[in-house]
Amino acid sequence: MPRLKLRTPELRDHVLLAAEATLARDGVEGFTTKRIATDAATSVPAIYEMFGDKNGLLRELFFVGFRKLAAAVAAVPSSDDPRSDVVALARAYRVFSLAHPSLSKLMFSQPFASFAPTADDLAAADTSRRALLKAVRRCIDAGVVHGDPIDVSHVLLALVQGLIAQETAGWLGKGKASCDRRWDVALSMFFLTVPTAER
Amino acid sequence: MPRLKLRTPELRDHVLLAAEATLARDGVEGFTTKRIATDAATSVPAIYEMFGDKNGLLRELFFVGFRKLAAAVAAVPSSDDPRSDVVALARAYRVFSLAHPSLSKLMFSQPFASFAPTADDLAAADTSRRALLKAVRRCIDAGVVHGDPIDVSHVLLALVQGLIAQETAGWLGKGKASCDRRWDVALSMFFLTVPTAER
DNA sequence: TATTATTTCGAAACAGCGCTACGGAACGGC
DNA sequence: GCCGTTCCGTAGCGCTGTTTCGAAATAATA
Repeated sequence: MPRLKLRTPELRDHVLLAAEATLARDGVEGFTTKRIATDAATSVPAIYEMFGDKNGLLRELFFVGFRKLAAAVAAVPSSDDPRSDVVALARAYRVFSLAHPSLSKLMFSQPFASFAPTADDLAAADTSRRALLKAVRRCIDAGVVHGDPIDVSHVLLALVQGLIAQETAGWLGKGKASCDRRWDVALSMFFLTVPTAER
Repeated sequence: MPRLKLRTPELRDHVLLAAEATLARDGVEGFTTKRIATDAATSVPAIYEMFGDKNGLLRELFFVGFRKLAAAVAAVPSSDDPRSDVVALARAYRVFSLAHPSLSKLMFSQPFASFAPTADDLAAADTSRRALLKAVRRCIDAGVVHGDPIDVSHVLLALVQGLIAQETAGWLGKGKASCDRRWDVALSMFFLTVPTAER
């Protein structure tokens, strides 16, 4: 009897894509519900029906980001050298953050005052974190790194996150060369050997 | 002839203190000009006359934070062991960030969409960064760390910043013990020796 | 075909934000 | 008393996120 629904799961997906594009184009500041509704050729209340509130939309984008990151991490081949595997994984994180700066900021910094991921939300990061943990564990088994695998993974993640935050903010260095070099220095610190130029 | 001015430098300082308190009490989300004006027993336009706009106020708080950090860093005694000096400096950063979480977020993350410190603003961080650089240089001279001092300092700062971001977000560990351990693991990675329990 | 019942949709309104224009308050000199 | 100058804060603007509510749209009925 009623008119046919427009606010379908398909529209939801479409809005999510539009929101991602809006965030990438206009950044954190330009991420407004009205603009997203316009970009997605829908209305503001539609967004609120499908996502609850703005944080709900941000939370979905948070998940989208981690799914993309997980895909990028999964595409990293695992070799017989655990050291270079860790380096390759960190590089995947870095490439992702440079390709999706606003998204990675949403994931790793907390640029929206109203949105802080809950402990459950953080489980979304598990897939990529597990890959890191696995590589770290192999490094420890190989004697290239010492310590508790989980502790070391946390530290590696903090290091990567710190480098990403600095680089996306433009504080890591003036040129790409400086940034490259500092990433290499950072990663080489993970291994109990004198740094050698990666790549 | 005119009435006597209320919007004096003294009021400015008072507002700055009130703003710091408001930020510490209500966090990034509750940091509104109206609330600060109320807390400081003044009016909103007074804030705009004295600070230009909200970002001007945030910029001053940014400087306040770095002055506090510089004082904390300056209070760290320098010993004859450059390794323990780096550890002590990092610990000073951590203590500061735990004592002033919102302030350190303002300094190291960019929680306000509208405020991003310029390159000139970042010079405020130089005092504490130089202390780090000095200690790193002594580590390199002592052969405890290898690499270019500036590069290594950048990496150390990224590591510290990453750990701070994770810890203040509650992602570094569940208890204080886990966080302590991970800070120690992180710092021990700076030195080409097997980690030993700090403290 | 006209009516009705039911459901969905989006313009418009709400409070609260950053920011500012402007009318009146407060003073020293006459 | 008045005037002229300066300063102050109320009240308003345009913008957010969020919600309400009347209009629009459809299918069954008569």
